[in-house]
Amino acid sequence: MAPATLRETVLKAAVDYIAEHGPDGLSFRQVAQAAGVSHQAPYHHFTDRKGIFEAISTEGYEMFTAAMLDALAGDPDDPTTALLEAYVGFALDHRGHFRVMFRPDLCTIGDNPELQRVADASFDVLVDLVRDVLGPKASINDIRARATAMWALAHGLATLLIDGPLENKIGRIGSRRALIRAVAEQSGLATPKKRKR
Amino acid sequence: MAPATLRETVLKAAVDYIAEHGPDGLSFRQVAQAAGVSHQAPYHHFTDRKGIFEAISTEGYEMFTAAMLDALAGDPDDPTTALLEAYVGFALDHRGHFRVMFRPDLCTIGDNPELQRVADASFDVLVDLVRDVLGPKASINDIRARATAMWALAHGLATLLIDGPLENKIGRIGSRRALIRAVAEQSGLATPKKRKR
DNA sequence: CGCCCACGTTGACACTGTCAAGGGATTCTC
DNA sequence: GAGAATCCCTTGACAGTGTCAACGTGGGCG
Repeated sequence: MAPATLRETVLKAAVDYIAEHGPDGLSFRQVAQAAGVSHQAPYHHFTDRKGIFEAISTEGYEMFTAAMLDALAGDPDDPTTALLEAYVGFALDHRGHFRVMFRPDLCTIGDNPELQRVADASFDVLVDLVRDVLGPKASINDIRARATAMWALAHGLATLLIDGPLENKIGRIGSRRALIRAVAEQSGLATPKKRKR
Repeated sequence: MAPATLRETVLKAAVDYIAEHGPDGLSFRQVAQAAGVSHQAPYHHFTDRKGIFEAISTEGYEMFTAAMLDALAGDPDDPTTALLEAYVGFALDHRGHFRVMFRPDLCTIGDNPELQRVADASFDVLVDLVRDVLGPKASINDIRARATAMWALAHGLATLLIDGPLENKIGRIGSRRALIRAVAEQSGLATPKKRKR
């Protein structure tokens, strides 16, 4: 149950902290102390402060891709909405990871090939779905635009829910699923399977 | 041309820094030194490190509201797309402000009544437009859902363009306007005035 | 055995935000 | 006009931070 290695201990402690307080106040030394270890011990597992964030980010993208593929695997009625749900759901359930994944000041994706790879894999899930939904005769520009629209919608909803003042404005959110479905419908991006329009 | 008061000098230096490097590495002391002033001088104008961010955020929301109202003032063909453009355009043109405005770990909107007021004003522009577009007989839930969808789309696009890997994935973005228009069209949110469908 | 190496330690450095006290102008008050 | 108050800024100190460097220590391997 408890993480075995120091690396895992540190990683978990960092993710938990970030989920609660955000990534900025995260202190290398505090984490080390909490793990009952000297302030330099983590440096043997992460070259840098950045190194921790890169590790969190990599782990995050892997979980992220898995979550989206899972959502599509069940062959849902409306795969677009399902993906949206998975995207937002992941962000809410794994804030510690999600907050880091999209913060280039904390970890530059391009600097780490492994990280680049898993990040690309996440994005490919989205593009593949769009390609599938639009069909083989869709132009590359349409695919780009729609993928961007979907990504923006999902990402915006996720970040507004995590960090933003959405709840204060829209009112307490009863059901996450209901909100996402309503938004997907309003946005015109939903693609129900059953009734072919 | 150059800011007159120390307060303005510090504020501008901070915004410029944030636009380039993000808010986290921002150093109170460095800013003070750059302004040719002792490390404690800024404390007379901002109670805290947080105080700077609150000031930037307040200034940002004021400019933000003005930008969106400006975009709607010309009675554009498609007010929804115009607002989207204004939103994303503001984020890109004023990264220094935008980055701070949606980071509750840097400045908690609720803690500062003035900040709360200007932030609410920004959001009201959006809701008013949605109410206008949907007409008087729209249900409160539809208005909420559509406002959330628009906000999420705009916010997602903005943050992905600023911080995210969008350009790396979608390819170099030729025209901001073209991208936004294409995205607005792909989502069903565009509301052209002329041709009533 | 001798050696190396992964893992962890202590110590030091420059830098950060923040508290405390002081020092000149300018302005207000009597 | 003299004294006081106020504003704006300075210097000094403190704990806490990330990071460089050097120093154990124990186990696997030639």
